[in-house]
Amino acid sequence: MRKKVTIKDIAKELNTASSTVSRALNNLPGVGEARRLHILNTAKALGYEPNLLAQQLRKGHSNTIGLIVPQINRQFFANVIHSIEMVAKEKGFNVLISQSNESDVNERDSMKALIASNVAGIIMSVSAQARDLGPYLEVLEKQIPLVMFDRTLNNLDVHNVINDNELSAYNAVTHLIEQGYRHIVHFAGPQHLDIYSLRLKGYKRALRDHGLPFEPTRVLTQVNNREAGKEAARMLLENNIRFDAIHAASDYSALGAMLYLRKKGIQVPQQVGIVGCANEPFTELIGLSSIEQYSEEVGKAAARLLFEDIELQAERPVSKKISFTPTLIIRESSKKIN
Amino acid sequence: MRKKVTIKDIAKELNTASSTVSRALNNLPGVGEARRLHILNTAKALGYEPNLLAQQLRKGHSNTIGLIVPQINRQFFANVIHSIEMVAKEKGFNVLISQSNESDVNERDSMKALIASNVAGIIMSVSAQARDLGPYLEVLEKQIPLVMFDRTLNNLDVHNVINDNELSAYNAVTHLIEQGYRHIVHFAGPQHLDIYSLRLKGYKRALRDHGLPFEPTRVLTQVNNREAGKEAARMLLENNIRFDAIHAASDYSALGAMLYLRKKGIQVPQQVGIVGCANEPFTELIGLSSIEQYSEEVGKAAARLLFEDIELQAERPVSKKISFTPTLIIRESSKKIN
DNA sequence: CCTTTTAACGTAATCGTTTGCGTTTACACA
DNA sequence: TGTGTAAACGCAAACGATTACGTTAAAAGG
Repeated sequence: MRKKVTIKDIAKELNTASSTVSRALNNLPGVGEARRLHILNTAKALGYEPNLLAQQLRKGHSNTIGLIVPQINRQFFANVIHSIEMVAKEKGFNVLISQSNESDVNERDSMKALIASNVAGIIMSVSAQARDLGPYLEVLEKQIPLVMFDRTLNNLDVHNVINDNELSAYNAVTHLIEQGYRHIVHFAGPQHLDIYSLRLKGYKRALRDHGLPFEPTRVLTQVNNREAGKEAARMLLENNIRFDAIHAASDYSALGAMLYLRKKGIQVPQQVGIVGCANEPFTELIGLSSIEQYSEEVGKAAARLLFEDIELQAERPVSKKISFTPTLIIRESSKKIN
Repeated sequence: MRKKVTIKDIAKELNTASSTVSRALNNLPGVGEARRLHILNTAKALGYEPNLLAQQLRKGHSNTIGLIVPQINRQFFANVIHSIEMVAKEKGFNVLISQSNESDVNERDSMKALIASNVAGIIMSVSAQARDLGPYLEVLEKQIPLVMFDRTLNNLDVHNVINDNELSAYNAVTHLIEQGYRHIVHFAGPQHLDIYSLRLKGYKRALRDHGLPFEPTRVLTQVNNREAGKEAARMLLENNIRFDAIHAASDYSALGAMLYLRKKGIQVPQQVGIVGCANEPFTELIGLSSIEQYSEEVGKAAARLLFEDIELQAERPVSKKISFTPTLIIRESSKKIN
């Protein structure tokens, strides 16, 4: 390792003190203009680059923010990551990304690792398995700014940036009803996550508002991936449960069901209409109606909230909730009429 | 910020020196067994957690490795990221992920940021725009371990972990020929990237080995995304270039072409056979033949190479090349026979 | 010309660890 | 009892930067 140029090397070179060099480099008062220029020049000449670790040790935290998402390969998260990176870059911060893979253990490990790396703050979307509030409270206790987006916890008081899932579900189900579907099944996700409980709520409200009965047997829980969607569809058929539409809380479960139904010779959308959620890229390819969430805006908003807290570094302010309204994307899978 | 417990606090608590505490915590000799247990206990009792920044300042580098990929939302990269994370976790390292978004400027910035964060090493897959070797050489000069995977540079001497793109292209084209296609177009990517130049090479070799002529007009360059694939297909049709198959260096360009051809009423695979590359999840949904690359193995191998170098920290050893053989996944888009 | 102010600098402490080196202690052996 | 040796420990200097504080010298004011 070729020895790195330090502030002292510059000082020695110019027969001055390292404190003066530091002041010159940081544009702080207390250095003559002539000398400042001299220092800046030799710093450049020697190829000086500040040692961030040392700076951060002094400052008490790093120029890094942590980001934990359930899965990196979901389009929504990929977009959010990108927009958070943009904001962070503007602020001169790095982003440390971790995937929890929906496991609370992984999530906890990631949080520990981030804290240990002295991140300035954490943005996260909690894993499906998350139950114990302990780890999150720990972060708050350490006064580390924390922002949650999309997957938030309904009993934790932190900044939240979400999509209006109740409304988007309401709109999706209303759309199905308007298309003439009457027996609508809901594929739900883990109910302790706002994201899923609100979708169920929106589903119920839409039924009620349109004078349709709510049948508990039509709500299938823990159906939020492709395999589960397929299984759910199989179960519906085998048990002869009457249904003519599926409102899925996930594009993947919608996909699983759609392929299974088609394989069984059931026509989509003529016999069964389907709407998913998240507008994953593949939905366009297979004509699956879905819900576009404003990933870029969510990411930006989350990052801005975090940096507000980081820059404020006061006592934890009152938690803000920011909500975006998603739009329904109607494709063939739910077009019975026309 | 509630004051963090430091090694000194523990020392004060037990009326000992911080050096002793350090040795106890690190299981170094020079501490009596009784005292060691005592120290460990009070450390736990006080809730001590080491300040990584301080440790890293001392050690000269961090417990973080940098990872730069063109795009995070490609399945192949997502998988590689995951497997690298696994290996890193085992070693007690964090992974700092950046996306270059195919821009050499972004890539350069990311590398600078990683270096400034004192990462222990960098694993990367270079951006499509990459041309200037400067930034990479800089990393090598600073003696920072560097490993490239998948997208490698053909004139840079570093560790490489790749898929055998020449062979996979050869197999894909051979498959098309065996299916009876005779006028095969190749959608190529930027030729300064091994990954693409080798695919072209494999394409040529397959043609030659099967006695088919190589027509330069059948090679379209810079066709490695959906839009370009669509444009390329349009161009082929509008210029009446004779072709009955497409060997695309990217699933996305294959997708663009496939959808465009179908829209124009051309039947796939009856009139035109198509094979893509990378086996993105969507290929299964639309029946696109593709090439499965061993992402998990690539990631693991890259990470292992990097850690070898990090742990060795000797002079840069001779560069290793590790190559995996991808498998062809045959789907409807290329099945003319049977 | 002397006093006061202010800018320009240097000294040294600090952040939390690790580690070389010197000192103490305990214990074995003669 | 005296000597030797090794283990156990403390002191203090690092790592590279920031910063409170003290010093000096020049400029300003009378």
